[in-house]
Amino acid sequence: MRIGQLAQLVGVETQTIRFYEQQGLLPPPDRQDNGYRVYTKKHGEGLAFIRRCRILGLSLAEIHELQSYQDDPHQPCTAVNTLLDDHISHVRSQITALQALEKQLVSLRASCNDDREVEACGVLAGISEGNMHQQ
Amino acid sequence: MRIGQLAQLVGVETQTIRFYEQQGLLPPPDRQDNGYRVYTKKHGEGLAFIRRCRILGLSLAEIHELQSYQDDPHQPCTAVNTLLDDHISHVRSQITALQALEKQLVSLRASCNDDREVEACGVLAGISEGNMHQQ
DNA sequence: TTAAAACTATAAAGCTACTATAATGTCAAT
DNA sequence: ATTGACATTATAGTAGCTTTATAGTTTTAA
Ligand SMILES: [Zn+2]
Ligand SMILES: [Zn+2]
Ligand SMILES: [Zn+2]
Ligand SMILES: [Zn+2]
Repeated sequence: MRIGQLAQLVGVETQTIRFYEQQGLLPPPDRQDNGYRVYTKKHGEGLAFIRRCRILGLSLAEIHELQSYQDDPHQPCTAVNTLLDDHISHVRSQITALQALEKQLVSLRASCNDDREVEACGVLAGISEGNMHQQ
Repeated sequence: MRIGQLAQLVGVETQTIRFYEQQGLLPPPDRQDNGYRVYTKKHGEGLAFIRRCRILGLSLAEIHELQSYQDDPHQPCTAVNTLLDDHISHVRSQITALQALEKQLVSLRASCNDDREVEACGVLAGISEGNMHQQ
């Protein structure tokens, strides 16, 4: 199959496929005489794997790491599990940070009602005065 | 004061200050004969304002917008409050998305105990099989 | 006095994960 | 013969800086 078909199959843009190839996440496919890329079912599976990893928020580097484990299937899977654990704790700390941020923003917002002049805006004053908690 | 002192005062790198100037967030300061930038207290306040906005997660574009409001202090502050409301809802949807992601990752992680071979890793299998919920 | 250390300047590239654009080439159908 | 859909490469743009390179200036110490 050609690049357009693969793209449609997996739900990606063709440029994204070339990008993954360039980044070393997808093996370079064979080429037709005219230079067109020819993909196999394997490529489809590899691409789908990448996409599902991306949906899970894994970085391309992490995906690359996972692929290296897949290439060596008789090692213990500890590293895989650890990678996921690390990623989970990363996501959790993001959540925590965002929740703290939300709290700060909400209290800032509460310091102003509408129908003031910018000069007297509680929000702008709150930012300018800088009585913000660190982190 | 020169750029290094300002940087230390606010807790930023000098390059960041030049970057903000280039982006139009800090007014270009006067220069000494040797070309060195000379900053005033006003610049310090402006820079501190930018930094506090950044800590609140506001984008440079949003900061630019806030600055434009500050330059016109007798308008109603509705736009400021609305900007913050939008930002809060943006943060909230990020939190929601990350929480859903965390759930997915945790259940994926639960599908593997340690001490398996990569071949039999529940995590890799879970990603490959692709029984993932959309979004 | 002079040499090194510290500071400043500009310009350009790197980071992430694509997305978009441009200029060109190939192929099937009208 | 020409349109249209598809392919190719190369390059630039996105956000918010950080890093690097190269060069000039000021301060400090020997
Ligand atoms: Zn991660
Ligand atoms: Zn207000
Ligand atoms: Zn925002
Ligand atoms: Zn496992």
